Amino acid sequence: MSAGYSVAHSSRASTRISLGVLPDLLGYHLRRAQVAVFQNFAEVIGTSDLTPGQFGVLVVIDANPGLSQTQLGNTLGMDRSTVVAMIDRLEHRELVLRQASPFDRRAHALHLSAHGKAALGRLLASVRVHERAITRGLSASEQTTLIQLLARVARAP
Amino acid sequence: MSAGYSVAHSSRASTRISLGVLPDLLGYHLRRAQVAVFQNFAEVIGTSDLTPGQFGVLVVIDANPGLSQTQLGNTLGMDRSTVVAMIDRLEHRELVLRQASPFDRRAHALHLSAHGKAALGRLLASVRVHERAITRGLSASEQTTLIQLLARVARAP
DNA sequence: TATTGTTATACTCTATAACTATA
DNA sequence: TATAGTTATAGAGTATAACAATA
Repeated sequence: MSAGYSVAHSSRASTRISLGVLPDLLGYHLRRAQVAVFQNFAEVIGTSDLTPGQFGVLVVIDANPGLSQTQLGNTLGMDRSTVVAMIDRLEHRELVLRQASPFDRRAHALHLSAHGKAALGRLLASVRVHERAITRGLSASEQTTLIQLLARVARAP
Repeated sequence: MSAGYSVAHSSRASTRISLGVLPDLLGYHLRRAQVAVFQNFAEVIGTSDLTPGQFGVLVVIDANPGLSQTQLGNTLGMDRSTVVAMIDRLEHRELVLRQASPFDRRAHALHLSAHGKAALGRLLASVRVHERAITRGLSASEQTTLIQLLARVARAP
């Protein structure tokens, strides 16, 4: 695999560390970009305030008031049990309400609380700042290209 | 925010669910692509076998035998305590060895075991299959473009 | 029989703070 | 004083399996 020669002959920070095959792999760059974006999200939005995943849940509930947990999970690619934990947290923070579904007595109809709607309004402004930060350095057409290529990767499997 | 009309007037799977503003956000597409790539990795490599993050650790240790945990963390953007947990798992599975550093008695020199090297060899072959799967549908130049754009997003902050 | 939500359980990743042993 | 690794702790995200209520 490797040549077998240790490059770590010193603990100095200046020691060059090789990434091996990683820079050739799309998966690696995806993860690094994801980490950078997540960190910027936390800086702009406030790390303890909300995660990107929770923001996405609020957006989808706002756009589809009354949808069920199963519908939400299918839309965002989350398991049912994951949705339960997710909504539990947002309900404890009084951003989301579980109401009785008028169509199916097994299901919950999800809605944003007034507090949740106000929070989402503030979040959307912050998210726009966040998006500008992570795409600064990319032209408008490069942003479009990147999003389209990512969407094709997400659909691929 | 939303018009306030519920779209979930039925629990039928055919109900159209809106993603709201999400399709306009780079962060959203990044997350969806990441999830798809992670799932394909698990399918090709075997979900319980190794995660993409653990694979990356093996690659970097192989490329830099004897490096310290701190160097590893800096290279892959992980906290020191995260590295401890990561190496604990790989050490329990006898893929990675913690040896005494000849330069610093506080530090551990990380090496792959013989078993770890053999496992990495097999993994690299599977990862090539995985990469072909997630980039199928993209031309060679599109793959290059995507990686370069992601690298710029990762460096941006 | 199948589906919705739930609980119990478990694992990975992540990080902060405080500790120890070294430097 | 500062650094390397560790521990304790915590929380998010993820998932599987089994269950009750309902369809």
